[in-house]
Amino acid sequence: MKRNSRLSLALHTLSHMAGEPERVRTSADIAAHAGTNPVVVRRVLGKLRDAGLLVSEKGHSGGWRLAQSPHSITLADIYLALDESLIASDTDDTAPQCSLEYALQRRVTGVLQEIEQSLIARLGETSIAEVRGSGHGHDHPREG
Amino acid sequence: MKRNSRLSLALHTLSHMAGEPERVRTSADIAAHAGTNPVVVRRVLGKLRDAGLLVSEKGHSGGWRLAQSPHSITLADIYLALDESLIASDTDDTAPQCSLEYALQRRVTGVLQEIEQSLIARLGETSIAEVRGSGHGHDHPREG
DNA sequence: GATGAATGCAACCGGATTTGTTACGTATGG
DNA sequence: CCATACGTAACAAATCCGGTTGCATTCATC
Repeated sequence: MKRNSRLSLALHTLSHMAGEPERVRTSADIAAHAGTNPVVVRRVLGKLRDAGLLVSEKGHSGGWRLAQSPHSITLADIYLALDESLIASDTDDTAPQCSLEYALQRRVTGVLQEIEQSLIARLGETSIAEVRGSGHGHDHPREG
Repeated sequence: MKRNSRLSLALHTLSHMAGEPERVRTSADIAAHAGTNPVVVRRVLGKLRDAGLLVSEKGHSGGWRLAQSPHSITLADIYLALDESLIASDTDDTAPQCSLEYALQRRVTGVLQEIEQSLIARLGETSIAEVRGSGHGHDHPREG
């Protein structure tokens, strides 16, 4: 595995859970399916739980379960829950001397943020139910 | 600086060069403007040169210059030149046992690749001339 | 031709990030 | 009571990344 394994793991797991939304799965079970460690699973899924996408129950016969309908959970929800800004990185800490340079830097930052917003909007067009299902989802027939 | 400083550096530098496309700049000069090291600049800009976006000239009075019109260089060109897949990461090296699991994994990979393609398409809508100029560029007036 | 200035490139260092792992606390149901 | 499963902290190994140094190469200029 390389980078972005968190996003991949989260998407994979949620898509899997979309098949049987009622079923409760343990982190050990999920980890075995994903080929990783239960603690890693709990780390990633914990963020999804904090975002309201999952529900975790402790104790005997506990585990993880979808907190929403698979149709209402989009890739944007996952992306925002994991809180990784892939495009826009820093809000600039080193202020350049020249004001023109500063203006350009702000513009670059703004463009990058717009790109990130476009990415999030695109991610919002696909639900985990669509990932699990047949279509890839972004050609959603709105008003046909 | 954090992640994506390469993309940020490349975008910043090219947008800056879009102002005076004829002017030849040294990596030391660019590094001073970007607040980094000349070697780092050469590393990043070298990829842009390999992609045909820049021209570098060695020797006395050498340096870097745009190889194309600022209007023809888009953010997608930069992104592809740097060769960092932000979304889709690995093409799966651990094959799962269950075939259903395998099918799901392939589907997740496919969705991620589609998302990446959408990102690239979005990046292709903005040129470095537009970044340097006033507008943020993605609301390009096509017909009307 | 000698010299200075610039890129090209390889090697290395230190810090940050990420994943994997162990260990322990806590809650919960049987 | 106790087995089970989450929650979390701590640590290790690997990777990545920016920064730095050094040296070879190329080219304009003297």
